[in-house]
Amino acid sequence: MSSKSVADSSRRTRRGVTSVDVAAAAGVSQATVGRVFSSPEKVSPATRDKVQDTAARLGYVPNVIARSLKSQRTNIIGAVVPAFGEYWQSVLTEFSRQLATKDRQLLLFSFAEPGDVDGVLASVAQYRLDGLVLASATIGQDQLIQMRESDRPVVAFNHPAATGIVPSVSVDNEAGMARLAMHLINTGAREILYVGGVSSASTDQTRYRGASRTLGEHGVACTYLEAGAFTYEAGYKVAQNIVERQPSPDAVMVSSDEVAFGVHDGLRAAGVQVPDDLLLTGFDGLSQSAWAGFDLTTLVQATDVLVARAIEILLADDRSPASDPVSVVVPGTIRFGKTTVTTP
Amino acid sequence: MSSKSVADSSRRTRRGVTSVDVAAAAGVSQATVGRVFSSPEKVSPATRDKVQDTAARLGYVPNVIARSLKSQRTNIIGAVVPAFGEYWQSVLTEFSRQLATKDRQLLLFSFAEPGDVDGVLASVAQYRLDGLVLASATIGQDQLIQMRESDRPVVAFNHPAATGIVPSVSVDNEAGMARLAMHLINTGAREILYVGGVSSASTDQTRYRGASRTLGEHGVACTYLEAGAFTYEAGYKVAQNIVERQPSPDAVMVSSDEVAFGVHDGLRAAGVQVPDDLLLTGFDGLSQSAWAGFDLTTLVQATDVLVARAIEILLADDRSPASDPVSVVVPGTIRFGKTTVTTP
DNA sequence: ATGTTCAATGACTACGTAAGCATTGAACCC
DNA sequence: GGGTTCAATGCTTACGTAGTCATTGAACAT
Repeated sequence: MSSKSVADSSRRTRRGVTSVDVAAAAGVSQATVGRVFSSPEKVSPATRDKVQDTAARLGYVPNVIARSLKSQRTNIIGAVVPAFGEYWQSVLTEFSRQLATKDRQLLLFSFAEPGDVDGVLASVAQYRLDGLVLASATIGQDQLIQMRESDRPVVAFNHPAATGIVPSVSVDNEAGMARLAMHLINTGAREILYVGGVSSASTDQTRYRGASRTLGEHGVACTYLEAGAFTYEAGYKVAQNIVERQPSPDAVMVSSDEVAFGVHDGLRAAGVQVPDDLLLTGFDGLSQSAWAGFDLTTLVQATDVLVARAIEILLADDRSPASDPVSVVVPGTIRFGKTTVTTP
Repeated sequence: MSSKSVADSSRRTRRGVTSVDVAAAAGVSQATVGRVFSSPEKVSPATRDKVQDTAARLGYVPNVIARSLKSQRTNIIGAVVPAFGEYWQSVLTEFSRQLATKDRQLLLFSFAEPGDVDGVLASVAQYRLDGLVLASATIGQDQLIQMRESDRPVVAFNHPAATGIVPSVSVDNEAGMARLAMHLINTGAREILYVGGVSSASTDQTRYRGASRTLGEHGVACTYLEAGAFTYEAGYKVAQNIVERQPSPDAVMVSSDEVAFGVHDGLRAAGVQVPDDLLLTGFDGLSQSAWAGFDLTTLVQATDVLVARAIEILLADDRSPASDPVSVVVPGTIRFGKTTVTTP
């Protein structure tokens, strides 16, 4: 009358072989099975082998959910990232790649509209993540402050306005744009236009400050023009505006590569030659900026370094709320392309 | 002698307010607190308000980990995706965006080398995910079979070789490439070269078949050339090879847009004019393919539709192992750019 | 031989929630 | 008015693991 052991084991295989099952089959306690998988050095080689064999035979896989509940650690890092944009996609990819080498996974929380961030953060809170990356330059001060209160490690990625509120990692936006500005001045540009993406983004503000301050110090004015989005299309459209401008500018500095690509193509469509009629610079150093079609002069962010530093901060787990939040600033590198000239 | 309630509550706020804490503070049972958050209609409005107020005051946030352990559902979908490539980044973004609207999150498992897939899948198994997307055309048959045995919903995304083994969603790779081939024939191309990315990718094989079959039916030969990777650089490099080829081709069909971009720029660098000297087609319909600099003739995948269908399959939860796995094929659309001509 | 030490293992419980079942009490029916 | 019904709520347990503590027994020292 007893159910066939074969049927039973197949049912077991079908869903949820637990450490208890393995323990029973191997003739040891559940605790020992657990040890084999979490701290094998505490188990004698003989038992270890026996348990591992049994586990493999039954198809046992440790349940991370249960482990997380018990240990209060998930081994998962969350990332709050805008749903669009080449730059964020590349950052995300880099995070995922680097975390994988540290046996951490990346849980994605993307949002399409800045207004969605509140909802996303509420959702984030439910997961007891080991850390959280805030990768958006439009997250508000109040939301950052709220995040600081959380007991989980947080790091703001390339969000200058977050400095001092939560730990942050950024490229040196201001200095980078300042150096691009110097480059333009050195090559003789005197009428310079700045094209921003979204003026509320803190990166946009900081980069513009880098440009306008440096240009101002050299007596060059720098008008700010907002594309309205960090997209190719926005850049393409704003190019028309640039062409019609009087006095016509010598150079256009763009807040981001993706927008700069659009400006580049939009200018060409309008018959403006880069760099003959107009110099053009970008920012970010996206892989496409090096493509022959653009070969854009831009500030290259060492994304891998930025990401590595961000991960360090998250995993350091320095739960020392007393000290000021760390703020890492990584310098960028100018890559000189053919959208500017090197000899004045 | 009792500890100050203030101190106690602050400690509570610091880490881990549970439904039990809320229950005690609100003077109800833990079960009622749980109901307020999972099935509020089962609780009287008065109690509901009381509990919600108390929860807000204490800063209670339901613990998804515990919920998952109990309910056996995580609300998380896993995605196994190559770490590199514009195409996969865009697919990933689309998944994340669509899942967010369904209150699901995306857990990323990226891998850099095809050989890493085994390790990744082992890691995946530990999470009791509600579903898994296999988004890579290089996952092997044995691994797919292994996944089929899993009790969790799985869907292969754009991996033709997975058809019949696990549920899958693909663009119509073969028909799409066939139509591009017809387009080239119609415009008079007679010496056609096919540039693949990685020949072991099942999309690569299927697309090549679409091209070679159609061309063959019209008496046109189609040599296969492997770029070696699905990257811009690989395409750029292979362009040199194309240029030196004898007899020199009229047209080049490329397996993917990203490689096509490289071929495009590589050809231009070598002094070959597209489309005057040579016609060029891509595949995927990446957003960059529409950029003015390329304006590539390509097959546009309706990524949003593909992703939507994949999510449907995952969430349908048709645990009917008897029937054959579904296989959805979504047609693509040719976008005619300036890398080919429309009048023969 | 007896005590000491320590590696190996087992028993037990907590992690935070949800679902099943039991209980209460008010509204309702004849 | 006593029985029936049902909404509202409480009690209890299970989810699968890991850490704490207790127990065992072998190796070793005295």
